[in-house]
Amino acid sequence: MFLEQSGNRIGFGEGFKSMTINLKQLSKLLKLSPTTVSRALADYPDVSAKTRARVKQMAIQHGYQPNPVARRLQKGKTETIGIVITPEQNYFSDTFFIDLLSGISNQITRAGYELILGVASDEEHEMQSMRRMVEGKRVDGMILTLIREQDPRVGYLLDRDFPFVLYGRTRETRPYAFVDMDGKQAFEKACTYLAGLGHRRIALLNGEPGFMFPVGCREGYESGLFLSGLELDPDLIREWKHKDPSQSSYRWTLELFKNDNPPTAILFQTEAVNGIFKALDELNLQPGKDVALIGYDDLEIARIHRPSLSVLRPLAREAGQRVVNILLEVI
Amino acid sequence: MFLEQSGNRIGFGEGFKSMTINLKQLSKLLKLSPTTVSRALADYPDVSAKTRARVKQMAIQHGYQPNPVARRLQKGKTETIGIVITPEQNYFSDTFFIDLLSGISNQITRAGYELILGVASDEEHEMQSMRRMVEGKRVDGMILTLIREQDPRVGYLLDRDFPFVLYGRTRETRPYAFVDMDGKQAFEKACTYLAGLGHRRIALLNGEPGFMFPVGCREGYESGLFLSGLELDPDLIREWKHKDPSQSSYRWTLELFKNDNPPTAILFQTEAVNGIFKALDELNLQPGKDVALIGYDDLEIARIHRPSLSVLRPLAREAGQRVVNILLEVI
DNA sequence: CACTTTTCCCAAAACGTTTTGGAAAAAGGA
DNA sequence: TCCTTTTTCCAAAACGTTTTGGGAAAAGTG
Repeated sequence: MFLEQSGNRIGFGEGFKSMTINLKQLSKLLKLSPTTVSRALADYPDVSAKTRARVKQMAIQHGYQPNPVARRLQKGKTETIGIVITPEQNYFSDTFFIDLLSGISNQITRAGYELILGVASDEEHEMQSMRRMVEGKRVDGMILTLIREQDPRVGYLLDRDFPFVLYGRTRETRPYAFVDMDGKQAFEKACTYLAGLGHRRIALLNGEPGFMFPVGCREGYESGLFLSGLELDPDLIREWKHKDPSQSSYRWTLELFKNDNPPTAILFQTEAVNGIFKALDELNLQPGKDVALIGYDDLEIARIHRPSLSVLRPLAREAGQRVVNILLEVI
Repeated sequence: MFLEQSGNRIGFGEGFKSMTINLKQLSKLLKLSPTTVSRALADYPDVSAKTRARVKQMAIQHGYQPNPVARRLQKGKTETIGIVITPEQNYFSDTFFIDLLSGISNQITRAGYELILGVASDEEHEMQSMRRMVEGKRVDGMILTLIREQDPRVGYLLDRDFPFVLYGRTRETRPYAFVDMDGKQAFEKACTYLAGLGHRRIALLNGEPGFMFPVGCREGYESGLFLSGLELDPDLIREWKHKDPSQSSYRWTLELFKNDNPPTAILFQTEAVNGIFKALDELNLQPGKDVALIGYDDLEIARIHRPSLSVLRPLAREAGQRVVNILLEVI
């Protein structure tokens, strides 16, 4: 199954050791005290412009970089941020999450911080991994994603006054920092847009509540209907299951069209896309023609195979950056 | 687009400060020296069983955990491993990569290490992110994925004798540590299996060389043909482009069936699955019936929508664990 | 010139561990 | 009893920074 090799490494003995320079060594080279060198590099005003220049030049020349571990110890900060992800969800089924992660990572690097990652297979390990980071003093702050409506992680962090930011929202009365996609606005917009095209039967294939996002989507949907003077028909709202979005959305789509007065348009989130298309295919309905479709998320699949699908693209990278900015602000 | 809140946090003033205990404080509590406490916790033989027990009990009671930053400084190790991933590739288009990451993360945690993550948008940033980790003394070792046939990262790390492991392989004469999927064995097996079913025209829709994996796949394919007494027909081998696997595999599949003597089976990797199915659909060929299909990788999509597809499932999590074990060995 | 202020530098302490090199106390052996 | 060995502990140094609290020299000021 695997090929592997642990690589018989050839030692270089000594002589290759100190590729890397020390503050003390650098200061000796400059005939200055470590203090002055440190302060010169940090642009303190109490070191003359001349020596500051000399120090910086020498630092560059020798490729000096302060040892982050030592700095962290002295500063009492880890300069590190933690995130725990879980494969359980199809977070990785499209490019959205990796883009979010990309935005987070880049912004963190820009701030001179580090991002440490945990992968947890279920809720319990999720909590466990987070506690290790928090209680083990391994991070200055946490980023939480895939927030549930009732989420013990948030209470845990609030209780010990530990800095964190949510990507998403939860039910919690105390104030906390978050960034969230405005699902309400997006679905409201999509809904009025469809109504503007003349659609009168607009269905919503929503995620189950339990996460907050679908709640907003539904609000937007209802508000969109209202703004367009359409009535809400409960028969046009269905919820796919988190356990198996494809299957459940497939079945619900079939169901929707058993209706005497079937929908002419469907609003949904990413996860349902495959199920919907499969169902429409079976029903011999042409997406984009017989039924208008608007999905939420940046689907790679959509771009290639589903030209008939409109997508609302969240700005994943930007969201990631905002998450980090807010967290740093909190810290 | 976004909703956000930076969370007006309520300060607790003082009094909430020291949730966390120190080695010195703990030793004071025990009326022992920090030395002894440290050694007791580390199970040194020169501390009596009785005091060791006493120390451990008190440590647990007060939830003492040694500050990792201080430990790292003293030990001269970061206890941290770095990985740089890139969204450019469809690494995240199925569950494989997240499973790999999961295996890596868990094994790293088990070893008491940390995993720090970089996300790079292209090769240049990939290198840059890695250099930051290596030259900034932020990690003890690197894990590299998505290895190219010519990969500057490997030379870079070998040159400075820095510990690393590849998930994949590259062209490099010096020895290095790696874990790789045995594409050769998999494709050989798949090929002889198909031949055993009576197939005589077996096509290979391979990745372009440039990465090592397709090279092994091709070897396995050729060897499988040979073992089954079949002749190699260059017309049955096509390569999809990394830039756009779906499109290129779609076109090549159509091409394959323009052949006077079209294939009755196709071997391929994950990335080509959508293109192939689209093409077969257009040609009105039924997958699994008119054409046998064997793909390599653990496709979520395959499980749900493509019952007609056989898949060779790599053990992603286990691979991740092996990667870490080997790296730790190297370190 | 005598005084104050500003400029420029540095020694020492601190961050929280682990490791080194003993030393005191207890136990064993004659 | 006296000497040796073993057991059990600890003070001090070290890891590489940054911060604190000056202090000496240079520059202003009267």
